[in-house]
Amino acid sequence: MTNEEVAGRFEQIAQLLQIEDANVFRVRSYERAAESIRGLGRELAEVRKGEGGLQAIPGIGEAIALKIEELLDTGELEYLNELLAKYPPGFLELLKVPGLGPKRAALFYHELGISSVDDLEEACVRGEVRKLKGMGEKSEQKLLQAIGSYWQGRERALLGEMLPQAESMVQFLRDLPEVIRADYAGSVRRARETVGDIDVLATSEDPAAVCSAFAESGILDQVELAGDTKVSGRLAGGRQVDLRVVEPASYGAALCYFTGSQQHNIRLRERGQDRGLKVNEYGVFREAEDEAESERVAGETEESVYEALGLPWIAPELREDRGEIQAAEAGELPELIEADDIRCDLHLHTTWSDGRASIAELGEACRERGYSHMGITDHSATLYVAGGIGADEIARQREEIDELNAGYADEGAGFRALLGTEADILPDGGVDATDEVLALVDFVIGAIHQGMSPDADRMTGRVIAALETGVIDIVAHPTGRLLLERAAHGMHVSELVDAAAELDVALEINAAPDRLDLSDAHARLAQERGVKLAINTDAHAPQHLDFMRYGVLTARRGWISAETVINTWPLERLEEWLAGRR
DNA sequence: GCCGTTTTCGGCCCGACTGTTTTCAGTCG
Repeated sequence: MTNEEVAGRFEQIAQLLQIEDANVFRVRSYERAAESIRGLGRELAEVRKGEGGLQAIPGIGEAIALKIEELLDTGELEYLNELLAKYPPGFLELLKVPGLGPKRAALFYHELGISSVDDLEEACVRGEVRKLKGMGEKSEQKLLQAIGSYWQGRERALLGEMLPQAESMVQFLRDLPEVIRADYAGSVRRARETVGDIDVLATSEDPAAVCSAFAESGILDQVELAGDTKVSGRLAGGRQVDLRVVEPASYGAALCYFTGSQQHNIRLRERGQDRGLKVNEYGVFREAEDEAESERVAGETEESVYEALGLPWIAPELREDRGEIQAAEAGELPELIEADDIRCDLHLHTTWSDGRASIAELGEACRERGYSHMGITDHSATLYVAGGIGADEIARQREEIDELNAGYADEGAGFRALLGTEADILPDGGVDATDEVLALVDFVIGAIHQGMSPDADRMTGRVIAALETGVIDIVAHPTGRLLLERAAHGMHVSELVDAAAELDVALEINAAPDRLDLSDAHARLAQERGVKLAINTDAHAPQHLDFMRYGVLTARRGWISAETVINTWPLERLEEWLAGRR
């Protein structure tokens, strides 16, 4: 059972407990445990065997540890089964309707026998819902609208789709004369791999003017609420957007608050409490006996908020309650990699296989992005569906690249192309690269495209066998996941990481927005164990080079520093490392 | 259910909005 699956079970328990009106702190414990497991990086089975066992994980105590063990051993959890048995299958689906929470879901079930979104829609249309206590005609209409957005689509969207939209909203706001500052917040700012909605924040002396300009801009397909300090609505496609405008003295506190994560905010507020300070979205306040005399000690900037709590500013990508506050307190926050640190992209496809641009065109595109080198890696021969190429064609590529490099040298471009190959890791653990090919290329990326299986033991063994041939320098998209589409194929990432550490192989953070593979948590584990990382876009066209930012953001979420990432090294150092591996 | 340089028991973040209320419950972030 994967960590993700275990986390999902605990989330279900949290939801069911809420429906049963259990103690809110008990609910929070399960939610926190789920988050903690998601951010773990290592498999639970491994942690269980390690020092301190499962209870070494923050937020996991005796009771939840026992439940994890039961899940790992049997694949089932009696406690959850009992909770689930009280409701019809699919009942929890109701909680995905925006604005509908556990209390009302329980009410609808007990009073009207509603057990699915379909049931609920029908009951609303028939006017049965308005008869319930605490409900009225208006809430019924609102529910119908909410069910509409539920049907409209997926719960979450890729960061790669949402970040550019958030940026253009912020640009629109910054261009307004009334706006002093504007930023996007929420999970977009924390750069989570998928996001549910977009939060935007601005500060102005005339908030109402900002709100009405935004509401009327046409950015939103549908405006649901347009007040003097808040606008919310939906993009075409149904994605929720919220704008809030606050006064300048509160801007930093509001940015912090709206950026989250919720768990991070809770930690900050607890920390404030310990110091006699109250933290909210308006600022940090010294608590006084008389409410009116409480004094604002911080709030204009995020830095001031953290400083008031005795902490340095913490990068948004780290704000997940994964130990960042303890690290900040100890002065041990990592120096995170930045976009400007990247000097090359080492996973690029051209028209030689399934890419849409020539080697020269990609070279131009890389130079435009300020890179000093690039690595061309077309698919290997056995991947015929993607136009894979063998030794003959790679030899011609070699000539093309040598010629290109001669040209770069002549014009003093300070740029060079390397030739690699994306060699398939075959079902038997072999690598699809002949000696002839190896003599032609500068480096090898190993990747699985065929024979994917959920069998983690087999898949892990296969990749490690491939690494032991000594041929592979970088492992591409190690788990094979496609976000919102396909789960990872089987892979014990922790074992792969250990093998990569021992054999000095780099693991890739594939920067394609639907991959981000390794994930943030896995990348963090790899760095902790001394493994080098590569951040590559896997570009099949020049504009895909811009995916690099998502790879860098994912790395930052994994606490990665520039030193760990081979794409930040000067070409000479990269070549030295590659030569050392031959 | 978790957690502890004041505690192994008694705490546990904070506020806004909405729709239904005569003072509040539910939901959200």
